[in-house]
Amino acid sequence: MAGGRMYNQNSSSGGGTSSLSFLIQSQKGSCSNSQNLDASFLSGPSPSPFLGPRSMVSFEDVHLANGSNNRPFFRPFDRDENGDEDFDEYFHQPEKKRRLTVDQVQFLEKSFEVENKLEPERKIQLAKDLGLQPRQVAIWFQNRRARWKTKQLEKDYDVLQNSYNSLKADYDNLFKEKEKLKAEVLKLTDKLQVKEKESKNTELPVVNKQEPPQISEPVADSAASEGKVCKASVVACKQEDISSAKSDIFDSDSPNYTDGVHSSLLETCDSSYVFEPEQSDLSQDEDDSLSKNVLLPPYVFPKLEETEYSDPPTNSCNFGFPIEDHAFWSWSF
DNA sequence: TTGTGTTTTATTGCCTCC
DNA sequence: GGAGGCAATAAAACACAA
Repeated sequence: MAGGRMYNQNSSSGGGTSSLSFLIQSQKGSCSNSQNLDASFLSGPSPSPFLGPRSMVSFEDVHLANGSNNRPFFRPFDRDENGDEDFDEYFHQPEKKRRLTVDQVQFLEKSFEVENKLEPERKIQLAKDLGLQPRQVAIWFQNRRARWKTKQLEKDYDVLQNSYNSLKADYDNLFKEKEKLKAEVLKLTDKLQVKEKESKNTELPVVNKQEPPQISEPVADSAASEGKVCKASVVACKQEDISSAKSDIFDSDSPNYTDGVHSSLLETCDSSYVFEPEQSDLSQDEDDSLSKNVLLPPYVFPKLEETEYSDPPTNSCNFGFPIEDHAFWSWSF
């Protein structure tokens, strides 16, 4: 026994006849439907509403408590059918587990709905009304709470599952959209590179006329040129507010979005702006302009190698979204 | 009828609270 | 230290297919 606790003292095996009090009989009718049950439940505890049609077994304490008017019920056996022999057999065998009647269970359920905890007074009253031991009522409530908890966990699980499914659907949609936009960016990058190659030889003299002679640094090779184009794009995007860039660049409704190509990109990637100024022209101005987030003419952009922005490993030119992309890439379940 | 899975009733041991 | 709650579990009762 746990902690000296003694349970079911009346049901010890062997001749506990004195500890058991059988109220056998059979009362026909009464409380056979839920309406009666409701009325019984709502109308108060006593006298016992349960005058079940079947034979009943009660325990001594219940019997004593109920008196002759209360007819507690248990469902055990039918003496009318089985006769005295069965009765004796039942009477002398160790007490078996007996299920509560439907009416008892319904009454307990109603009570449970009202309050799933059982105060001592309520327990006694319920036991009285149902013709059960208080301990049985307590056990029933305990088991009922366990079942309720299990069901509640299942419900919670379903809610979480739905929430997860919803979030995952959102994530999948966003991921697809991101992939689509990445593909678009790559496509545009290729376009720009081709355009750059074409313009390298043809437009160079014109550009030289516009620029101060000392910064007419020739574009040496295509690889370097491509790098500059991309870097220029990165810087151009850097000049804009991050949030603005995020929502605006790929927004076809945006005023900067023309013909499927963001105008800021086109502007920035224009071949006339690919030339870097001399190192001496950068110095203080570049830091100031960057820190103030002021959009400067591209030809005063700093050397991009010195900036905090770096291309992601998988893409040498992604138009200035490396940081956010990293965040996105790390966003996974 | 029987084997098997599920539900219900009850026990046990541990824990917390007063 | 006792009362009561809870988790884990046993075991009886029940449902049901084969």
